[in-house]
Amino acid sequence: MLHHSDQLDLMYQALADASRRAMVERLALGPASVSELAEPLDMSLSAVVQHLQVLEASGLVHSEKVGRVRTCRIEPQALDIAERWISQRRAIWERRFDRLGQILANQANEQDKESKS
Amino acid sequence: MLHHSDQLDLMYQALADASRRAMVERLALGPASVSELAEPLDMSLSAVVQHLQVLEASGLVHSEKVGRVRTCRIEPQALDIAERWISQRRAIWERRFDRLGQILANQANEQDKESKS
DNA sequence: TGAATGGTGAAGCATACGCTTAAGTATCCT
DNA sequence: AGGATACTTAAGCGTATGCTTCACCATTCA
Repeated sequence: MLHHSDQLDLMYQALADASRRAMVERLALGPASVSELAEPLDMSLSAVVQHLQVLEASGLVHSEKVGRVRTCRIEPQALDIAERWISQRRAIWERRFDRLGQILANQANEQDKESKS
Repeated sequence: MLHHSDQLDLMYQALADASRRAMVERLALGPASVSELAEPLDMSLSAVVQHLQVLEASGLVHSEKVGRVRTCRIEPQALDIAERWISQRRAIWERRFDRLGQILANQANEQDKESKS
């Protein structure tokens, strides 16, 4: 079984490469074969297959071979997991920031009262 | 100057490590010193500093030294950039999915008409 | 002043990554 | 059958990553 943290490792690692992101961008437009994915990339087909393996291991992409062509498609729920971690951190940070704002506002209020007394 | 794509490389690379994510999670709660960041992590202080450098290079974290303690804090706008790439891919994928739904609905409609003629 | 604290910098090392080339397999087409 | 297409697999290679240890500073405090 895969730990949630390992899952994130694989996913962010997969996204940390411009070629792989290009492949995901292409697949966001619709399914594609391996050679179609390779076409815009300046590297051997072998290298593309290796990138594809990284994407598949991360769960971001799934592929299936029929006849001699392998068709790849994105797994959009996997993107959710990657996105969720980020948005949760941001939410925590913003909540903290709001609290901080309140504290500062209260302090200003207190000082205001004091100056009037 | 830093290309947008390199920026994403650095950011996702930075997030692709559980220790570094732990550091970001800690910093989401508020600023911390290097040793505070190191405390829950099972590695040398030196290693933590190296992780910190990766986080700083990515723009996710900023730090500043006063006296002999370095205080670190997250840079929440940097998280936005990472999040945006993902949500944009998802948006494109979903738009495509909607179109596909329409096409299938239209086809079903056509077939329906034919079967009645 | 001298010890403790908090961090810095460099070197070294094992493993992982991103790529290449080269040789092979399975499928499709004529 | 024979050739073209679409991968697949394995080996190799240079560089990057994630640590460690050890030798340093600076600051702070007794």
